[in-house]
Amino acid sequence: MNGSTTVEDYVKTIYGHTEWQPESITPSALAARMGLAASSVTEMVKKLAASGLVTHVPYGAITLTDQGRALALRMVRRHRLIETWLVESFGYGWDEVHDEAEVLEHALSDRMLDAISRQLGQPTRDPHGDPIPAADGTVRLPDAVLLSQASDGHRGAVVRISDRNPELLRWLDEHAVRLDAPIEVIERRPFGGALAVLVDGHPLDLGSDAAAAIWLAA
Amino acid sequence: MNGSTTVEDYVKTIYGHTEWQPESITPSALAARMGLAASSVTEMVKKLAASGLVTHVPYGAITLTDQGRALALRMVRRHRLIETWLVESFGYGWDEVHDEAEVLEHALSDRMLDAISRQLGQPTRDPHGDPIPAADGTVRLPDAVLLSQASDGHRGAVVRISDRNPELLRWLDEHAVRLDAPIEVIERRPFGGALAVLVDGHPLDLGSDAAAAIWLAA
DNA sequence: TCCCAAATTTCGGCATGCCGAAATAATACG
DNA sequence: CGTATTATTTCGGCATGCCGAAATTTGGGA
Ligand SMILES: [Mn+2]
Ligand SMILES: [Mn+2]
Ligand SMILES: [Mn+2]
Ligand SMILES: [Mn+2]
Repeated sequence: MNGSTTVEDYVKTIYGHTEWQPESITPSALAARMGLAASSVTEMVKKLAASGLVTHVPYGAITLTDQGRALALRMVRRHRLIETWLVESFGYGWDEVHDEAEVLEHALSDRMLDAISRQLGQPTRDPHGDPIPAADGTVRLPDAVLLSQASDGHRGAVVRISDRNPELLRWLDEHAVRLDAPIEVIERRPFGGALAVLVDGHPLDLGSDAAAAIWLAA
Repeated sequence: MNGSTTVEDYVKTIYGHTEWQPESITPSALAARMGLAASSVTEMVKKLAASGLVTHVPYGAITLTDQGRALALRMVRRHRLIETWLVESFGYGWDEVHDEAEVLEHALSDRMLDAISRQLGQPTRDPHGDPIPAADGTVRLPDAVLLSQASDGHRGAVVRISDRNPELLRWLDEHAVRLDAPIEVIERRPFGGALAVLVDGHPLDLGSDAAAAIWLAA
């Protein structure tokens, strides 16, 4: 049926692609994100479609059905709650939680998840600012601008930082770029150069990778 | 190599068979314990032997090697620590922890396990009285007598109760048969009849299944 | 000692997921 | 518009684990 660890990771990855800029994902992009061969993705997508979790016309993009989206949100909730838990209750750094959550999201029972959520006071965002879907599957994305696309002079608190690159997370943390830190865009250097910003009033130069990982309040 | 979830459960089950009455396990007994066909066990045992976790001569019994025993103890430690954690930190009943632990034992990282053990004060026995092996693989089994084999007049505290049957655990709990409760054997009724005991001074009749699940301090 | 029942192993098969190579479809561009 | 590149799918294969049926081994009783 549905619900294997593998299926859970597929729908979660598909959802993740559309969360911040909604456009359905292609098989090759999905394969790249999951670190799998394209042929593996083709086959699994066929099964996901057969069990009603995605729609997919051959050679076309992949889109979650309502059912698929519901499963994805369930997994995203699990993942982010667990990340939060690891930071709050086990002293993990925000750069250390992802891999552990990737495993535990498939293993904890609903009962434990509920207990954890309660113990943490029903948090609504994870250590990286990602919104934690409610148990009923509702999510509210903060109004956010990607720092790399913010205009000069834009001011706003950091509302989200991509958790994709742990090294970047460590570097940002060392330079006081954390959730809720106020940032002002000073100057955008041309030709893909650094972005000059003020973090909490202190000047900092951010490379394009860093700037593409940070969202500011709109 | 070694270390898949499946392999972990096999060595744990083999170890479990020998913990309280050391005699190596036969393929059919192992199959029965694991709920698998005998043919499946034959094949897996061959792989376990090939990777040095058990010794096995064809048509003979199965014995853990030192390496297999080390892995088993690692898993048993995980299982029992997790059961303890579920009771202490998540309000589970002692009859509710086994299945959840059976999954989590394969999923939690060593780092989390260490943190949990520290949070619980490095416990040395689980909710059923089973000893929790230390991180270095040492275990100390309490001196215990199976209640069904204790002689009339024997007195001793409950040091262990088998966690195999959750219904039995609930029944025992309702009748105040808990860890450390003092028990005195009054009378052994003949022909496999009930065993009359005093629990904390109160009379109670135990059937043979119950009596075979309870260990008293020797 | 011989034979039989029970235990064990072997064998072919199935399910899940993955891969690389080959085939095919879509698209881009000259 | 035709072709060349790129994306996608198909196909055969592999690894892990499981099963039932058939074959084999063992140990006990006659
Ligand atoms: Mn995962
Ligand atoms: Mn996160
Ligand atoms: Mn248990
Ligand atoms: Mn298990």
